[in-house]
Amino acid sequence: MAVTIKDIARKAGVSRTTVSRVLNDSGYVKDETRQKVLKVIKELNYTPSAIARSLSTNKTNTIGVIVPEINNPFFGEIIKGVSQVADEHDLNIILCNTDDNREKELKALKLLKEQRIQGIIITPTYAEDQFNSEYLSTLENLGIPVILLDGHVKYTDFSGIFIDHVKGAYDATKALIEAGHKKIAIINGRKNYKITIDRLKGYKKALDEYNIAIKDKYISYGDFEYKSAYKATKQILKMDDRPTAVFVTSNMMILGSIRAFYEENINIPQDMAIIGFDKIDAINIIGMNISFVIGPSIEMGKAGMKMLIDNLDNKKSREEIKRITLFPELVLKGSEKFIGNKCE
Amino acid sequence: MAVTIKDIARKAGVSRTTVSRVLNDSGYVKDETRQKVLKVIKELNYTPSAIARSLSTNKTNTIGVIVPEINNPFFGEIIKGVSQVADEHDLNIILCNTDDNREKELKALKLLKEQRIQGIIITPTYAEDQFNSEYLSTLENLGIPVILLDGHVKYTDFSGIFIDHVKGAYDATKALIEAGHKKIAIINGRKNYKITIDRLKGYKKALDEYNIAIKDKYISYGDFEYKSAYKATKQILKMDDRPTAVFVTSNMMILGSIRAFYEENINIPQDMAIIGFDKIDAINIIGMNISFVIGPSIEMGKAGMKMLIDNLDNKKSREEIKRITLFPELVLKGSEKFIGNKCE
DNA sequence: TTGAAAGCGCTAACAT
DNA sequence: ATGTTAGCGCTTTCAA
Repeated sequence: MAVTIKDIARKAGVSRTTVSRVLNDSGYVKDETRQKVLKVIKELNYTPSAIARSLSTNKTNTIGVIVPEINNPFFGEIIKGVSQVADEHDLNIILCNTDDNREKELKALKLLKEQRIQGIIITPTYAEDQFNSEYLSTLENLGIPVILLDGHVKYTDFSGIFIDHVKGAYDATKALIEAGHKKIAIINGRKNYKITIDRLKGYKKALDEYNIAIKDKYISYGDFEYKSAYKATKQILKMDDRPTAVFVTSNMMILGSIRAFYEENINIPQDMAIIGFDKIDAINIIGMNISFVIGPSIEMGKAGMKMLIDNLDNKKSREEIKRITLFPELVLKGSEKFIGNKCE
Repeated sequence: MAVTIKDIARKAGVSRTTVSRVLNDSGYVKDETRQKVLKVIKELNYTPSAIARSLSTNKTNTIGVIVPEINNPFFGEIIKGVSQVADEHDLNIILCNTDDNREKELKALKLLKEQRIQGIIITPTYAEDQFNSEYLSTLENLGIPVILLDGHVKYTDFSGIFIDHVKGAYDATKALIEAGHKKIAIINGRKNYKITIDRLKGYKKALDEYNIAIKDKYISYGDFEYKSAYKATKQILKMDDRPTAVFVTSNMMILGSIRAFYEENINIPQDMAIIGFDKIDAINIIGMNISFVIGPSIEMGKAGMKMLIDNLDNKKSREEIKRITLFPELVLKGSEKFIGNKCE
């Protein structure tokens, strides 16, 4: 392949500098010359090399995006948001999927650094509840802006977009209470994760506000996968003092709960009310009308990319750490309702 | 930032060539020297510039991936497959999401070309049923291997991984017939798309084989979105000679059908059997037990990436067009069953 | 308004 | 086993 700026220059009878000028609309160049050059560019089907340009300008216009699970629509939507904003600014995205694996995350970081990306957006893996030190130092040594998306990282100081999980859980629990429930169970995520802790906090806060006693037996934990919630739900259904409502804190887990209900012929909300955290479109499309607290995934992607671009522009203020908190949206479809008089 | 090979060379008291040699494990270098160099690299936290290397070697080790809808898990899984194989070969992925928009696709192609990617994997947009000429020529002029994934492109000659939609539809229809159905409706995709035509072909083939008359009124079309299937399903339910089974040809559309059933209190499979094309995990997780013909998305991604790597390696045979056809898998869960004696 | 020349960070003959 | 040199394709002073 390889038609270069040199070929254009020769054929147009000008210098490489001039060609570069018309390419970048910089400096003066007679209109006549410009036309001549443009014509040759067309003829030779020339596309400038971003590689050479990057080397020369020390700018790649490329950012790295690291996600743990590209096939989960939640991350798909984050990327969608990121790429929308990136598009508007002609930024390239190098994507790394880590399968929730710390090794791969480290490797991705190394690859991205070699590529001299200008910034990085990362949704930290759920595999551990806090960054380990190697990972942390790698991230810091990158020497470029890092934006965390929904990172449950409390010990570090990166900029990022965060979701208020306390508020989300509070809203959900409150909705249940206001629908008339007093016996409300929560099926939460992995025990020592920040999001898990936050959500429990929100749950408790709502109960407290309404002077409803918090019962430990109504609090259970899963691992974000549907099977764990399935089991937890089965347990809940066996309880003597059975709850009338369940708050399930992840999109995969709510599927497990619904399955358990299904198997036990429990109707929603006639026999049991439910609210989930992070939606699953499919189940509402088929008409199940499940209520959700929805983490704003596309918005988070957009906001993250915008923040990164800001950081890129004002290099001086790079030390300054910015954090934006987004609030989940409560979407009530009816599954939260209290029908009353259930089980004893 | 910017610690370069020069800095390493100076500090280690060797030439840049030597540093380059230890970096790439090429040529001879005394172990003692190697250690010295490696030590300095560590000390200075040096990461080589892929940009400079690319310019020098004329190889970027980067490929482009273009998808129409990153937030659809089907494409998410394709990317997952692609990136697994890419990882193994230390290839970077520049991702472009086009929102099913031809303009964006063209722009993405331009950006990728500037980045001097070495190959491209593309799942052509569904927005039109065939490539337009500008797009086609852009693709051909890229001068690099292009791999089509599930492209319903009949007029062109790119390599690619294809799914046998005829076979998939045939299998689904046959399963319905063998379960005992004779009145089988199909809710198909957009009318003049290749996948739509292929799937209709498979549907008819199965009916023919079992000497079941093909009724036009049992054949309807949608637009791949759930609403269109919802409407089509409602129509079907109103028919005098109502079918006992429906084959719905896209993952979004089957959700619309299920909703329609739900609203009309139609139970699956007691009142109506159903098989879908391309799965939706969620609805089976909750326990609905819907049967699907599943397009192998992750596999397709892997196969596509492997094919691309092959093309990259044997440049000579680049003209040679390779096509691999993958077969959808029929997964029967019970929704295809014939319960008999339904409606008149 | 244009061009010459140096340089971005690396690799790859070719010498030694 | 190591170093010298040129060059990859572009931008960017500086001069003309």
